[in-house]
Amino acid sequence: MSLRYAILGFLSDWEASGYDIKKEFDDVMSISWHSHLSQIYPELSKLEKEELIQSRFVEQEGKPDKKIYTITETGKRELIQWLMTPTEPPKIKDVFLMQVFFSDRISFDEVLLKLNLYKKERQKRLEKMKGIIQERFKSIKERNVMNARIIMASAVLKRGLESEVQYIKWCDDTIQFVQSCQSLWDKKGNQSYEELAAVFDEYFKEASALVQNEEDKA
Amino acid sequence: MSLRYAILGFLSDWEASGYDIKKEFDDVMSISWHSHLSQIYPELSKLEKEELIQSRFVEQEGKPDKKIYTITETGKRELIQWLMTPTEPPKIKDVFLMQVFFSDRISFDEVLLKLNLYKKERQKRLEKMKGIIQERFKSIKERNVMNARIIMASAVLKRGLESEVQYIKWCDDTIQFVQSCQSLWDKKGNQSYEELAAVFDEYFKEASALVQNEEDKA
DNA sequence: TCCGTCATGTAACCTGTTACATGATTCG
DNA sequence: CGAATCATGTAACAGGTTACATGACGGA
Repeated sequence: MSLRYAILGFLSDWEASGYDIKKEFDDVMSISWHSHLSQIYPELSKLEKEELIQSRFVEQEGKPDKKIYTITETGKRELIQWLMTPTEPPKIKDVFLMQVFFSDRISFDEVLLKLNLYKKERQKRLEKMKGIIQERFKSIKERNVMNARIIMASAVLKRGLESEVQYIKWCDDTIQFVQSCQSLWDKKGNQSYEELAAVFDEYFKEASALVQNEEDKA
Repeated sequence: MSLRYAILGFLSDWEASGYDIKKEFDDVMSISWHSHLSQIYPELSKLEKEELIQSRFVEQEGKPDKKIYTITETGKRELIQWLMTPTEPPKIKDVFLMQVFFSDRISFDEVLLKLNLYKKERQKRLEKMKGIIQERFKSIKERNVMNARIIMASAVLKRGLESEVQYIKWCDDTIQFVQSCQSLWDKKGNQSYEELAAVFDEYFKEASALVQNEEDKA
């Protein structure tokens, strides 16, 4: 149900082909949404049938012809309607976190390897994101324009940037934490809580402070 | 493909019925995974057919009978195999962020309302999460046990806690940011970048510092 | 010559959600 | 007396991924 609004939202600002929309999904929009061409094309047809968008063919030289879509007044109304309906936070599905959850079943070295590898993947994505953001900012400064869309897009970009940085920080902290708990993998079976209480407290220190800050404000 | 491993992972530590698994998905596991009963039951049947798990009926008094599942050796091997395969960060799908992205189409007041409402939803979830974590910790301290599973589950819980707190903080910062940019909704159309450069820099100050820290370490 | 980009689509498959169906017990 | 909890499932539908199909152009 959200893909249609991603398309309508995008077309509320620029006219575009399915291929163009896909590129945007892989670029700036990638922080909030993505989709495959095989899903975008049928959705565009559906939206046109419902008269929320219109299309026209554009012939090109040296390139295949393209089908350019524009949003209709009905489409704009539908988009605004949706923008004003509240959203609930999405239920989490994080495969990596799930693997971490069950990582008592694999060796100590394997766990550390896993955390380090994933951290690298996140760093790669952070780099890509930084590239996207820098390009955007450069273009804004060069054209010296500012409008509400740029503001809101920037807010989304900031969120994307932060969440990558913070996930990486969690990886670092957790690598440290696991390293302090090696004994639990060596001698299989249980130890007492007290033996590791200090390590535990250290790991949760920052999180507790964050929660406390949150409570002080309220 | 991940649901099966969520089930295997859970059964690698405790035997349980489909109903029990669902409860865990709604509780501690909710930070990394969730599922509906209508998906869990067929998956359990499939896993049993593949001989990764086994079942037995348990009659209960005053309650319906239940079907208790236990993991097999083949199941354990399959789980470990999966735990050792690397995961890529999931592609983002955040409906709320998408709505924020297109919020130049709705009024200034509507945007602020939206951000505040969503912040409240996130706060609700944070409260629920804090409840889960506190209960867990109480039980750990009381039983005075510590093992690798507890360590890894704690790492996941920490991640869940942090990401909620940080999302809430982003809401706060963004509410402030948008408030400083009201003029962009009042006089429709474009302004120059320079007029709002200071506001922009302020909003991104912290994020830039985070990125810088990240780079200093590397 | 082969790969990447531009450009549009269909088909099969897998995953996930909502609705339906049943039925006992316990708590407010 | 009705709602929530315990307990297990099926069916229909919606959403998303992978594979397949076609074809021109430009650069390595």
